[in-house]
Amino acid sequence: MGDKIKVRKSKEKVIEVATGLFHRKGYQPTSVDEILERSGVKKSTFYYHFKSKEELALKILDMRIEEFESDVISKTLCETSISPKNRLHKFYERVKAFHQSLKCYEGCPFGNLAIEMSDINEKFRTRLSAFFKRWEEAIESCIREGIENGDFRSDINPTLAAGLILSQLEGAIMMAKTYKTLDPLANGAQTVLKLLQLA
Amino acid sequence: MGDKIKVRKSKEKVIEVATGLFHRKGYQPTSVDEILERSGVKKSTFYYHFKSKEELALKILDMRIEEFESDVISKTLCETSISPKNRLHKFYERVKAFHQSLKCYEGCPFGNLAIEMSDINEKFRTRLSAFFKRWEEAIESCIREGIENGDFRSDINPTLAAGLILSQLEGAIMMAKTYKTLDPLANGAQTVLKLLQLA
DNA sequence: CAATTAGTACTGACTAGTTAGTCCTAATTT
DNA sequence: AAATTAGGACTAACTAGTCAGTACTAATTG
Repeated sequence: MGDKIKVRKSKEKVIEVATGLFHRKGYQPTSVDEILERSGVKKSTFYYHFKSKEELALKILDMRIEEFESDVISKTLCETSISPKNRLHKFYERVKAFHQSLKCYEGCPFGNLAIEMSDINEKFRTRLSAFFKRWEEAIESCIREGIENGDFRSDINPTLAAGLILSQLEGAIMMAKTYKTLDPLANGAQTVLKLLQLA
Repeated sequence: MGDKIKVRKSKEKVIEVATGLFHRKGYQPTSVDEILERSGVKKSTFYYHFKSKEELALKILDMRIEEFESDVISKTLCETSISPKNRLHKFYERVKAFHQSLKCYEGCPFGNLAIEMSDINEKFRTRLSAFFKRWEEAIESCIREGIENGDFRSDINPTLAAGLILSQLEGAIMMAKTYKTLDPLANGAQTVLKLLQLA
């Protein structure tokens, strides 16, 4: 007795396991069979909960986006109780800590998916595109406020700078994954922060 | 008659077709069968020339790296007959033209592969890592020279700036592919060029 | 109160197609 | 003679997805 306690836990277990696999291996190279094997869930149960592998991945993407926006963006870039400069700094620290905990493996779950899926699946692309846009806007607001309160140079364009910062961050995560060192991320954060401020 | 002119062309044809497919779909999602079908080459002929799909992909990667270094990096960033500032400008123009011709599809063949393969295949990772390093060094030399001749601000660190520029470029290509617009690339180039120069 | 129905969660067996790669012989080209 | 290509049969593992049916619980009905 005791080995039938998996009642009403299959769906959560599948989501948990698939979240890790999609991040590690990507969407396409992750097979439903591997998700099933690692989660101990039967195929028939999987297809009872999800109508397809795509539906599962889109649900997981939505969950990760929501989590990132409420746990990271809201608590750093949008945390108006601290100064814009410190908000941006805190944001970089959070991202660095995340990739340090991953030992520079896996990379950005959103960037990975954007590269893998943007050309071949419009559902993934529109979600990622809208999310990146909101992310840029959060950075932009932070910069705009930092210019107003004197944290940042007044001769920079907040919109352009925000776009540059997000691009640079995603590229740095890509480089960190390739070089297997956090340096691109740390150096990028340092350089961006310096460039935003007065000489 | 006339449709048997594929003599001694199988290898080149496979490389040509696979180069496109690996760029468009990635390494793993591209099947040997699809390469064969599109190139009109038989499986036995394929395995006569290449011992595996991996060997083919590594060969193609080496070719693309060599081509990029001699056709793009050498002729822009390292073209010492023009000024550092104009070299960097020309480099950005080449990259923008490339992705414009692709209508913001496909992305960077190197960045795509770096994200897909760095964690799972050390042969791909070491090649990409060494290539990115050389690319950064080319940018760094260009900046260093630009500081010396007065093109760029003297208070920037060429090493850090080069790392930032490559990261930003790769991230901007990712964003361009996701948003399906060249703006991230164009804005990034403009902003970087401005930041490098005196106010 | 007993019988029925409906909804949720789950199972095992199955399909039809794809995957990379092998093996062999015969023909053709250089 | 050596290199290259054609043609095809084949393997073993893997791919996403289907299907009929079981077990249990809660609400509904006669």
